[in-house]
Amino acid sequence: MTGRIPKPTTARLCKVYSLLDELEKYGERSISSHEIGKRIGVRSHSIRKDISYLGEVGIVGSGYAIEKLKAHIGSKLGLDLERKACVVGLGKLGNAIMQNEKLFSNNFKIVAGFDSNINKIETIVTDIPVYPAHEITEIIRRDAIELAVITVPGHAVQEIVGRLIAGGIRGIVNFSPVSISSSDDRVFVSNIDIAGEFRFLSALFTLEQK
Amino acid sequence: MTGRIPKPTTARLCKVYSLLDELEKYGERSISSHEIGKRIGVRSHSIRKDISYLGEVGIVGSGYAIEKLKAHIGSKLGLDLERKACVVGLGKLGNAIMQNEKLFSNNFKIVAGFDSNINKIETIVTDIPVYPAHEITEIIRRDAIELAVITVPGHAVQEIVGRLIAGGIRGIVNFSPVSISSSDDRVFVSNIDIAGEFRFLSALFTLEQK
DNA sequence: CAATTATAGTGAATTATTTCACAATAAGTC
DNA sequence: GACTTATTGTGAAATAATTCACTATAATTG
Repeated sequence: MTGRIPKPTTARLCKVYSLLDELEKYGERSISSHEIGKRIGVRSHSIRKDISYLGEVGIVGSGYAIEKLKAHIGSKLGLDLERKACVVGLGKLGNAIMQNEKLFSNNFKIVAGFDSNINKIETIVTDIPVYPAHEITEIIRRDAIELAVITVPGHAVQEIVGRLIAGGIRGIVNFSPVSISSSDDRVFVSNIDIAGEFRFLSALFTLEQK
Repeated sequence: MTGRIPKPTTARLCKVYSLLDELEKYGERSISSHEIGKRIGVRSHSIRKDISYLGEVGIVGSGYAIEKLKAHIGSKLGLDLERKACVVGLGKLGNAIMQNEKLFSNNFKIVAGFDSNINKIETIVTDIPVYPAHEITEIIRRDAIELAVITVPGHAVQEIVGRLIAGGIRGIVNFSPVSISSSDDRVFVSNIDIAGEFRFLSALFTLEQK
């Protein structure tokens, strides 16, 4: 089966991809829908349905070949390319994120850091080139950077987003406390906010929602 | 209208709560469903429907009183209490998170840090008490800590989660690259994974899903 | 090699969620 | 104070997503 892929399916398939990436490292060769479901916390029906949106790829009675399934999901969803990314806001948090390669798997490469404080830029010790914030648009365009992590204070977010979009960014992960939504159809945003996550978890256990 | 609250509604109401919290700081007094929707990126219909699950609270023709709506959402979803939280794994990322109060709004208070490396614990300069990881269960229980942020390496996650649950934790925000799902019905987990977010954003712009 | 077990794929049924349309009411305007 | 505009709340309709039930096929077992 093929056709429009529901968004929740896209989200789950990304998780499946991450799982397969992990399993491959441990030398695993094949896996069933049941096992995938157990690992990412959903029923096996959903997994099979999700995968079926991409066409047939499994072996009835036998499961999925990990390498093949990963390649399949990767090519359909565009996850098989190495993409360039940057970090904007080099306080403690931004710095920790920028310099922690493990956070980015090996699909994403941090090729730039930005901060509005020139002095801070000079004191940062890293192999990754760092630039003043006013050069964001120029560098994003020059280096064809597709993704950004933002860790700037709330009041600075809007302007930074404007510069990123002007440079042609495609995706933004926003860690600042002010949530943003994209005005540009080509740009996707994910807001990550620890207080917000804590609130959601608190609400779930308050309501006891499974 | 009242009854079971859909999960997506719970999630949006948490965002609305965050927004109201922010607006209150700037001295705003009232807001319409239309404006709320614009700010958090959904239609006004959804906002009104979501709020209606909590009962009537707005003024027809006039909008919502911010203080009242916030109190209403807060009490229904359990967001109006100050809850205690901890950070497990005090590498650069964990340390940056632990010491960044702004990330936790004023609803959540970090009252402990944990790391398995005793030497590291001794070098950390902070007012927050830090403990060795083997004391997790004991301290969680003693201090009635409800929420945790995990930033430990993938291989250590499972054991840490076991200790947190043994201590009676209610919610976990997991930044490690290995995603976890809770085996205990009373414990809720949110996995945050930057590579995963980047993958999802990449998939969205590859598929051009709005 | 027959019987059993494990498993993918999928149309149909079910359930969940979102969107719509509109009545009712408050505020603002001239 | 009549008229216009802004706004909430909600039942009903529409849409979306999940779950189910079953067929077909591969692997395994005795």
